[in-house]
This record gives sequence, structure tokens and C-alpha cells, in this order.
Amino acid sequence: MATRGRPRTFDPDVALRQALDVFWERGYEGTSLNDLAQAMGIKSASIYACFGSKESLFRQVMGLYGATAGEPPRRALREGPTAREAIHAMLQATADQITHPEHPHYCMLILAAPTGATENHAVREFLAAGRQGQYAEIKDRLSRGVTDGDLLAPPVGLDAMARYYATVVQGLSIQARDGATRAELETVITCAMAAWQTLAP
Amino acid sequence: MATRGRPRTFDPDVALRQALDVFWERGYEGTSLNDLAQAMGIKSASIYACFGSKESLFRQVMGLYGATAGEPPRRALREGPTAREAIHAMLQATADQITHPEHPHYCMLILAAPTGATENHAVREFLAAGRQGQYAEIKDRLSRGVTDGDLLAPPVGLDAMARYYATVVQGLSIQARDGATRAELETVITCAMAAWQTLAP
DNA sequence: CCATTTGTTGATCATTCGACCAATAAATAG
DNA sequence: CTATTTATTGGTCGAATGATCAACAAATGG
Repeated sequence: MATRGRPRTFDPDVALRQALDVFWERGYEGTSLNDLAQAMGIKSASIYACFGSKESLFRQVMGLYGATAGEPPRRALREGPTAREAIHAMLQATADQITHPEHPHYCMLILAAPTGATENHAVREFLAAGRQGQYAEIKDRLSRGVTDGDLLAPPVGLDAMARYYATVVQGLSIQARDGATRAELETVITCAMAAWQTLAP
Repeated sequence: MATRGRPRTFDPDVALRQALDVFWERGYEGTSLNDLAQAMGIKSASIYACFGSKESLFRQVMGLYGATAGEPPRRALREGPTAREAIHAMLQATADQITHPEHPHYCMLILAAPTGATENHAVREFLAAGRQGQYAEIKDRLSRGVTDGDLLAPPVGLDAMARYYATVVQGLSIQARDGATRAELETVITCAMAAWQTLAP
């Protein structure tokens, strides 16, 4: 029972990667269907047939983005032996990603659509939900550190500490967008981690 | 020798403030000339006659923005008695501004156009230059602290420290955009300032 | 009053936007 | 084979985009 009907002339996975490149380059609103169709090598009608709409395509693109570029920082957070080392490695993995020579120098989750036209409100909220997820993962990792005994519950609270490191991650994205080098981001990370011994002595 | 010709029926200063409101609400690309004309109470032809173009209007809007919303953090940085107090007050003034109940909860310099269509490259670079100015002001204030004797030159370097606090400012803007309260931003600031005693003991 | 200067109005420019047809092409099922 | 299903093509939809233009309105200078 092979597929009925005329087979696709393009590979949706490849097309999705090509769409990712364009959205990454120009953000959500800065990318037109023409841009996408050209980069994907198909007509806009095929985009609609395969991916639904511009917004639906973007959501699928963000899924791919999270599974690829987004994975190293997440893994670092997961696999660091202590909360402190996990956060430190997560920041460094983030810096690696957003200064990678083959990609635009910023995190799409953070800067692909922070503001924009009223009609794209849903896209902004979709990305905001992803950022909320980032924060939650950081907080969970800190909690695990307390459970594991490698982190003393900080006086300022785990919420505050998690939000602080989420803030640093987000700030790094602007820094990279503005041309900061990997080495410069490393010095920022050094400063950010310097807070640790004061917060959780 | 009063002004020749038909006088304007609108006050450019008022119109600029109204344009600021719209750009602030929707970012640069998310704002159309129709949006602007409606909010300013004039036709688009009058916008072109008085302000030049959409981009030129936006640059003038950012001038007004910097002189108003941007001033409190700058003043805090300038007037703080020590480098540490100045940075702390600057962060708090920033948090005040980006959670102000009457304005959108983010800093325009940071989020009005971080990404976008190719043709708006100049606008993005204009804002990036403004952010570079932020960083330079922070670094200058730290240098003054060393000169004044209230700050020991930190091992990590003044550049690193300045970039770190610029990163925090920029991260705070995303936090506010995502709905963080003033109190939550305060906890982030507490964490960010906790790095100080480690960096400059 | 008349010429000049400037601003506003309403219309419109070509282009692009996201979206979606109808017509055609290419596969499988029976 | 024919009928059915699915994909692609080329075209086009109405609306919106940033930007202007000619026509009209309101001021000053002489």
C-alpha cells in the first residue's frame, strides 16, 4: 500500500530546513512567502499544500530548530553533574550556538518575533511560550541540584535564580546579534557565573 | 518675518509622540504608514512632508524615546555616587521603565527591530549603534569608578564587566516583554548585582 | 489685490503581501 | 484500460504596502 496519487517532487524535511534558513536570516515578519518559495525551490501553492500556512510552517520550523540548534544547551543543562556546572555549560553551549559561523548570530526563540503587527500576535505568544519553557527547564535543573545536595537553597529563591540565568541567556542573544565574539560572550558568562558563590554559598 | 505659506494644522512634537506610541506598540516593521497616519491624525502625505519617510520618522521617534524613556537609566548611571551604586540604580531605573503601566513592557532600542526584512537593514544598524552607545556609557561609568577609587580594576576586565551589565539590561527587556513583574525583575537585579563582590572584591 | 510660499487633501502609483484557485501531471487501485 | 487520488503549475484574488502627485487651501510679502 504505497502512497496513492502523484508523489512529491521535493523532500519536506529538506524544504523545512531551507525554510529554517530563511526565517532565521530575516525573522518571522521579515520573511515573505516569495522568499520562502524561492529558497525552498517550490511554488507558494506547494507550501500551502504541504505545510498549511506561513504561520504553520513557522511553527514546524521552530520544532526543527528546537530539536537541532536548541538541543545542545538543553543537553548541557540536563547532563551537567551539578546544578552549577549544568548552568555554566548551558550558557557556554548557548554562546557556541549563537556565534556558530554557519548560522545567523542569534537565537530564533528569542529574537525571531519579539514585536510586530497586531495580526501576528499568535506567533509572538507561541515563541513566548517557548521561552517560558526555557525558564522552566532552568528552574527544574536548579531544583534537582537542591535534591541532589549540590546546591543549597539560595536565600533569594530558586525562581529568582532561574529567572536570572534565563535573563542572561536572552541578553547573550542580543550581544551576539550585535557582533560580539565567542570570546566576548565567554567573559560575560564568567561574570554571570561569578554571582553563584554569593547567591548559593 | 513670521513663517511664510500655510501654517501646519498639527503640532509636530505632538505628532511625534503619537508616532512613538504606535512604533512602541508594534515595532518598526509591524507599523504601517496607515497605522501612523491614523494615530497622528494626519494623512500620509503630511507625514512625508514633515518627517521625510517612514525610516526618517522612526529615527526622530527614537530621538524622542532616548530623551524621555531612555533618560532615567542614563541619569542613574551618571549620578550614582559609586560605580556599584550607579550600575544598580541604572538596572532599577531600567526595570521601572520597562514595567511602566502606561507603556509597552520593553525597551524599543533593544526590541523594536532586532531582525527583519533585508531592505530594513539600515534601521537595524541604527538601533545596534544605539545599543553600542549603551555599552559605552556603562563602560565609561566603570572607568570613572576606577578613577574615583571606588572600584578596584576587576581581574576579568572593565570591558567584560560592562558587557555583562549591558547583557543583563538587554535580557531584562525580554523578561518584561514576556510579562515579568517589576518585583520579579528586582530579584533578577539582585542576582546580577551579587556578581559584583566576586568580580570586584 | 496679487504673486508667492507652504500645507492639506484625496487619489493613485507600482509593488508586494498572504492565500488560493482551476488546470494539468503523475502516481495507484481495481 | 479507467477511475481515483494527490501534487505541481501558472495565474490571480483582494488587500495592504511605502511613496507621490496634482489640486486646492491658507498664510505672508510687496
